[in-house]
Amino acid sequence: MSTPTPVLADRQANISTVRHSRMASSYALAGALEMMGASMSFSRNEEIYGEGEPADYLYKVVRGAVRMYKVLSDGRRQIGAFYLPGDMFGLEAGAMHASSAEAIGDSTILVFKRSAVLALSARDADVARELWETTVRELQRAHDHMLLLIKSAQERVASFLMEMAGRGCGIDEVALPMSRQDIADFLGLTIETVSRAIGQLEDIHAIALPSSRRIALRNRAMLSRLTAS
Amino acid sequence: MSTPTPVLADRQANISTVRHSRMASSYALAGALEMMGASMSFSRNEEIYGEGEPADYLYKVVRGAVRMYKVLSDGRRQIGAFYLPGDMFGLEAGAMHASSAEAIGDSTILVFKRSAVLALSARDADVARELWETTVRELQRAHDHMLLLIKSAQERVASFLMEMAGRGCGIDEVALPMSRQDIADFLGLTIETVSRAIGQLEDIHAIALPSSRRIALRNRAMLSRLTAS
DNA sequence: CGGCGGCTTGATCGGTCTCAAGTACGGTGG
DNA sequence: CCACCGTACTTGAGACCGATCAAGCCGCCG
Repeated sequence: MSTPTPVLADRQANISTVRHSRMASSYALAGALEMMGASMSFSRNEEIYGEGEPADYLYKVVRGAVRMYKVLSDGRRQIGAFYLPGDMFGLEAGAMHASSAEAIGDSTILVFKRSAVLALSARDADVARELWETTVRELQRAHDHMLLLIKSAQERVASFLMEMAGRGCGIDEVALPMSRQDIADFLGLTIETVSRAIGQLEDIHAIALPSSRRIALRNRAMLSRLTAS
Repeated sequence: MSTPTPVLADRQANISTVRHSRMASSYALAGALEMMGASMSFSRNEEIYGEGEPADYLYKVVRGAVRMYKVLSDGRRQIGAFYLPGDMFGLEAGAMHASSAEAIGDSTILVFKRSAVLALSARDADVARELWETTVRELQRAHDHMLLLIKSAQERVASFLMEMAGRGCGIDEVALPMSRQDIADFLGLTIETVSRAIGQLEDIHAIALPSSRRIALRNRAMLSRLTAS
């Protein structure tokens, strides 16, 4: 980070620590790479990168959550993915970002110089392999997401809840970090339709809502049937 | 291909030639890899691989066209991508294919053993880099496709035509290898809606239809405006 | 010429969006 | 601790777009 780019220059103050974690890890990226990462803080709704900006960095969520999205000229927004702690993001084909990313709530993000990661992966085949596998998994998720977008509203919401439940630990209550609007833009629906679908799932006792951001899975089998996967 | 797997065993007869192309190429994959590829023929609608089968091979289209798709339990089909000559496909995260691929028309496909490609990319950083870049480009396309799926019917069809036009050479007439049903499943619409949208584009003289599979772009600016990108 | 598959066109239905109020919640200041 | 406010979420009524169901048309090949 010797010559900060405009992207990061005004955020240098955010950098709190440079990690030198030495924990034994089976992952080359987690081991060799995390030492190179600068830990940065982003507050709620703060932009991490924007469409058209140079894609000079890769990112990894430590704490919080991130939405990656694209917008149409008239403002319609499609959230392509949510990233939770442990997820990497910012992988782009060209020199420029084709999408934008924002912190959903206050978040801590590890930031890696793209050139450094690529240089490392040119030397270390294990790193290269892991970078590729991360990318392929991301591709898989994108294809799954496409399949979601042809489902009915209820099926989309049920699928979303099952996915979020799967990403959390094994317990039956999901804490959603994102708003209904984020969920709607992720699922290709309106906020009202999402709200109604959640209400219907509550009516049939597939889920319960201790609060609007916390969802208890009451009947996973029923929910799973509704995903139509 | 010394110990053919079930996947390929019944298709050995398809293998016509093993390529030893020595053309100078700036691409490591195209150079070092194509020598390892077996050229196979697939006829119209023939399955190349199916969901759940072992993902032991990578593929590259030489001639023809391929559809990659996933199906829901009730039969709804989402085509995730069309692959044209020059495109690689079959990249998967796990050991199994999470999607299926079929030849749209009679096609010639180069087939590479996945283990061989990975072994090569572990030794050759250029190959590894190109494999990664191919994957990232594919990811980009998947994200673009998601954005398409939130558009209106006309916008989707216009976008599709512009994309197909961009992939062909620079001329103004697109030859579609795929059926209306394939287009519909790619765009998340019904065949009737696709047909009507094409009809409307014809009505406003944005395109012309010399035949149902050939589409002449009459007014690219108008078409481009309708994509809402 | 007949038949079949792929495509188009028409009429109606239904799910989701839109517009418009309500309601619950979290935070802030008194 | 409570009153207030703003934001996020829910709920309702009606419009609209695309799906569905059903014919008809076209081109191709036997």
